[in-house]
Amino acid sequence: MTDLVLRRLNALKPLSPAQRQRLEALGERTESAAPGAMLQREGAPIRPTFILSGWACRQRLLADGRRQIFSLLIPGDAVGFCVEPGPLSSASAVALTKVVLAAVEPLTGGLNGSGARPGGAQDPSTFADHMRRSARLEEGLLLDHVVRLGRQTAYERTAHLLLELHSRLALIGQANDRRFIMPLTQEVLADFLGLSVVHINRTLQQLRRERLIEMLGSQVILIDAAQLAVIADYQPQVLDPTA
Amino acid sequence: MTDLVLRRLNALKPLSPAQRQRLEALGERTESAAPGAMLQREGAPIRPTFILSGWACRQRLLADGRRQIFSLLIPGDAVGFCVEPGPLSSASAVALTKVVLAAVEPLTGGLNGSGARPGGAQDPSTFADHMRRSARLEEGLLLDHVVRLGRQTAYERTAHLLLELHSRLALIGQANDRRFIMPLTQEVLADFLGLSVVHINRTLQQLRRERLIEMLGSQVILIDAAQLAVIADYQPQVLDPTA
DNA sequence: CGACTTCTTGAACCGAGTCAAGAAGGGTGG
DNA sequence: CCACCCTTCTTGACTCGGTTCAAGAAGTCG
Repeated sequence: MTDLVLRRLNALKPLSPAQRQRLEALGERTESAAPGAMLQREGAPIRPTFILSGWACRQRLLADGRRQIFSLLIPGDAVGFCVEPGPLSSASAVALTKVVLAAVEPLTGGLNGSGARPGGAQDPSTFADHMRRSARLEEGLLLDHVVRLGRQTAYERTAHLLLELHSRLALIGQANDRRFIMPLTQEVLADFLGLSVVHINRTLQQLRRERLIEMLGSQVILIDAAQLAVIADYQPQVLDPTA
Repeated sequence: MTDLVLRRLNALKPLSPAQRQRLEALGERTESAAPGAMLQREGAPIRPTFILSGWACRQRLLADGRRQIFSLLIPGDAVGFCVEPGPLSSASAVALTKVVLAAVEPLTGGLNGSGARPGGAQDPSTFADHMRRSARLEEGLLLDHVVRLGRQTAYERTAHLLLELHSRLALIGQANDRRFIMPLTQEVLADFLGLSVVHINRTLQQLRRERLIEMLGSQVILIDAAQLAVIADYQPQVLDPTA
């Protein structure tokens, strides 16, 4: 059950065997949440957890009920866990499917969860370093999101999102070459992409009609990823800019 | 010339007299940039600087030339300077007016610019701590921006931005009760708010027509800030959530 | 006084939202 | 296993917020 977290962290930066072994401790304290459950409330103190399975999101509601989703969270992603707690990591988080979470406390001792920074001349091979990379990745995704929302059309946004999800799922071994499972309703996609449900529906249809994607239930197949990347002006996140 | 930086940092967290004195060193190495000059290129190594005067922005361009601005930077803001370098702090930055920058190197020694973190039981009263607060503030503004772009109308977005700028400028003593200077063209506003220039123009007119704001040249007067806050669902950034 | 940038205005167009209703899924309990 | 209910998806018709195109007015600067 902890594989996905391992894969995710390992992809950001190789884990030492000792670290791998310690991460097994994540299996020790899990809890699950039903779809719609609030995993974290904005403003409340954060509780370090990883998603072992299921999808969630970070979001904010406007006074009149409009919702904007900031990030989609998939297995291996951290909720409310970060080296530098900030507004993003402490935004409201909600389960989108059934979610299984692992509490991180069992780790923070041995793995140096909130340990010292590599500012001076320390060994950067700590768990904290992995979490920093993870936070950087999420910040990069947030910038992409701003561009999508501000300057791309519905068609471009949707293509961009599908490519992003594909590459993130590939990182945790949950995407085959062209195929992946996206357990999201069109309402969630709408609230993420800043569109109406009806329009998301029509946009997905257009992508299907043009044989760029195929959808069977919650399975998505990217038929022509290269063309989608052109449409969306998609630049995969550069992992490890600082190596 | 360094007052604004002092005010800014002090607003986030009171500075000790020793820190204040050291910050005077910022005046030692300044440089200026003309409007349109690139202060930082995405991907290039970052150079720690503060804005002493003038406005700038962080932005990204799409392949076809569309531009999305992530953040507007005002005096006292850091460019390419952060405790945790991340995608935002290393995005492209461009001067919007004539800008005077202060290089930060003269400080980093004494003020502990890249110093240790308060993970353990260290004294958090370092310069690095101020920079962390600054980064948190900017991250919060970025989340507000996502909501604006994703779920608010042009009218709401514009009202929201004006309130945000007013409160940020107030922090550095550059806004009187209702008045402030906004040296931005409508094109910049458009690229920030994800709208066309023509529509920004009409939206500002509407706000003026409804006597919510007044504009004389680059001076903005918020006639009815309370009403603007209702329209924009504006929640001022909470400074120091962690105290 | 030009020459350029920025602002303003009108008219036509179109991407996306809204409203409404029906079809298709997906669980649940009898 | 089927009947039912509720959520999700789909479709059509209409509306509207926002864009585009184009041209003129107002600033701004050398």
